[in-house]
Amino acid sequence: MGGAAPSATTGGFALIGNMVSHDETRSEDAPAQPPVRPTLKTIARLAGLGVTTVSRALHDAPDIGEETKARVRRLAESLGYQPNRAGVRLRTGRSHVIALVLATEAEELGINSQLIYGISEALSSSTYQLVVMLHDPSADPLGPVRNIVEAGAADGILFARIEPDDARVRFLTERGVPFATHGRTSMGIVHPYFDFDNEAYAESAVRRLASLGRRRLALVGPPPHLAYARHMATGFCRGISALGLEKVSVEGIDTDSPHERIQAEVQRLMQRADRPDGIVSGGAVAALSVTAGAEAAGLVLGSDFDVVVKESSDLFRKFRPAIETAREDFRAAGRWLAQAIVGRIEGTVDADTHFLDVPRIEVSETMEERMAAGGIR
Amino acid sequence: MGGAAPSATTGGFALIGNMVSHDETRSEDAPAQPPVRPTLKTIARLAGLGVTTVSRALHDAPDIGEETKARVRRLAESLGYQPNRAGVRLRTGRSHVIALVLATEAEELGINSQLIYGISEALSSSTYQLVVMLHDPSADPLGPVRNIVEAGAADGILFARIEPDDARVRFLTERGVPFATHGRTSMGIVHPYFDFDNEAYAESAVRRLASLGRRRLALVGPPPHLAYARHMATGFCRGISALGLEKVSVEGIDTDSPHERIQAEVQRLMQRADRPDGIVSGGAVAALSVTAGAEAAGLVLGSDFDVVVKESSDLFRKFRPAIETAREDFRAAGRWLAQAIVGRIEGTVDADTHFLDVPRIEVSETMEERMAAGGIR
DNA sequence: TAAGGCTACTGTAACGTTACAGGAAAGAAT
DNA sequence: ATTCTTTCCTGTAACGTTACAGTAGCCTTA
Repeated sequence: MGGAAPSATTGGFALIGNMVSHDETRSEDAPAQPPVRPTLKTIARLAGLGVTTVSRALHDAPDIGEETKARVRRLAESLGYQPNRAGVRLRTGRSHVIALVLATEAEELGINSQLIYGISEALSSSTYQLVVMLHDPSADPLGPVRNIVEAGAADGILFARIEPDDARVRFLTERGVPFATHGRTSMGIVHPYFDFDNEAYAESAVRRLASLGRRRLALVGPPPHLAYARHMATGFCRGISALGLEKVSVEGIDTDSPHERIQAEVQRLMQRADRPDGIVSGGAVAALSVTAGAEAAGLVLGSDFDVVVKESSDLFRKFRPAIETAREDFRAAGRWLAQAIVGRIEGTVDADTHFLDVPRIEVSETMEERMAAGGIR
Repeated sequence: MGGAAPSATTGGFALIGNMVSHDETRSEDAPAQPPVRPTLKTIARLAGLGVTTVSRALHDAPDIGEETKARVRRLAESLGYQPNRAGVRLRTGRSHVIALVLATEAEELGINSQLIYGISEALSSSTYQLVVMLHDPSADPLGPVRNIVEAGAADGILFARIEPDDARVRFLTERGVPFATHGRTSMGIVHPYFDFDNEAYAESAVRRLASLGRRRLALVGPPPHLAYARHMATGFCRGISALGLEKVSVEGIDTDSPHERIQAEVQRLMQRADRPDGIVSGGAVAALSVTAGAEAAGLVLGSDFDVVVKESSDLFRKFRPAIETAREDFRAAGRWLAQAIVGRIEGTVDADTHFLDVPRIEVSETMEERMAAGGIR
């Protein structure tokens, strides 16, 4: 592990001295009595049965008597028996682990927490555990995915930030390892995925801006190497042509660009004669930078221009109600993905399961008021 | 697993039909050739050595010849040998798992992602894996912590949202299970922790507001059951009395309260004759609600009142530069905690290791400009 | 009465690893 | 020539689980 580690004595940071003089706070009665965990053997001994019988009883096998099963179950319950994961894993080769591989790149305001909450929530009633790993996509494109497969570290893998032609999807399909993704490729490989319909989002965002009287629109989309960048661009262009609007191109920035870059580019754009009067943003953080840029150009949100954004928290409602939002629920996505991957592992879900989340632009209160008060500008 | 699961055929959601007609995209050549993972036995056979020797060679045991070690290592390397976690775990009783227990409560803008990134980052070069579990604190206060211990699911446990008298800290100390926390109790039990100095934060926030000419201050602190609520209150009061300022009490809300509640309470407060002119917020999301409430009362940020906030992202710099911030780095906290818990497990770090993160209020550009332009109002 | 077929249970082996108790070979000391 | 040391390696057993091949006892069926 790199970086400064807590040292054995006081640590390399600005550490504070001992607060208590004793080494252990309470250690007078028992030095260490690790309460031995019950195993199948424990139960077998107590029930006067063979270990195999106990195992099969707990698995509700058909060749064990009903009364015996009940007795074994009661005993296991009262002892607080929990199967030893290592034993099961060693014997069956199944780890009961789901790996979530996260990119280390700039993150959109806690979407990964939400994803993790959803996955954990769905897994909490199962025997599966969630392990989280970091992936630096600038290094090996396969990254931890290859490692997980080669080390047999998980029964199934989840990941996001899918590319149109994704090396991980190809690799895992070849290896026959169960996986599910947030986002979809354009490779034609069948696998479970959850995706937000970014094409529909962008198109309805355009329609929304048009209904506000906006005619010249720009898109700040996701990084172009990601699959959903295309979807969003497609929807955006479709909306533009369907409504006969004008498209203003934005160059060199995406929703992952640093604040300063986005702000500067938008400011430059907004100072042009043919400046856009409506902007569709692919992400919440970028929308802030966009707004800051437009305001730096002397324009007023809701009067000189409008912004529609896709967000996962309800942050904008709190402080920028004039920005219209489409909500993407990452917690629900996490739940779905967890169930899909477990289903794939256990063979109860088809490979072609997928879910396309339909976006709905939420009209903000302020906007409602605006329209009630004065109609569309 | 509760909730709607992806069904075996097409799923219970708004699913879309098959995109590809074939069952598997490529399965013409080999039906399934799971490339058998090498074990110690594989290496032993190839090297003409005993399994024990290979194991000891890879562990760099002193009683193995240097040349043999080198040979074994080369062989292991070339085969891509990775020790089987289940075998190791079964034999040694060590899971090489660190559990992170997260509360399901309202989260401050992705701090848990940052924590997870930090932990994963630090663990990525070790043999430890991070598993994440959810904890509903309204249910069993011990929650998954007890489960982890009873199931032997992890070698060490990390958690946050510490209470002054924390049942989990007591339980784990009694059981002798290694753990480390983000936040500290007031129980006098010695254990590793990382904490942000919220007392110092609140005091310097007060000083900052005073230097802006603010005289009547209010605190919107964390939920009172959490340990750091006391720290923050202490620092706040200390600052107030040291500078001879006035304290305006805020009733019934904390940083976890819903937006509407905070906004309404702050609005009410700001309409009183003895309204505060400076507010210290314990969290970024709450600060938005606070500002919204004050603005709803017709007041102007930076002119009628100022806000100082503790945040973990640099969100405020992007859209509310007039709000002063102290940065709390959760990713660094995660790194520290990971190293501390591994150190505890392996016995290389003392139980009293801890780190108190010193807060620094970052003076925003706008504020600098404000002061350069007109001095303190 | 014997053969066949159930029902309900059991022992053995193996998954991959490491602790432990050895032990052979070679050199050093007596 | 014998004993002791040191060096380097090995076999066995065990962790907890489950697949598999059995088996004892009993009840049918011919």
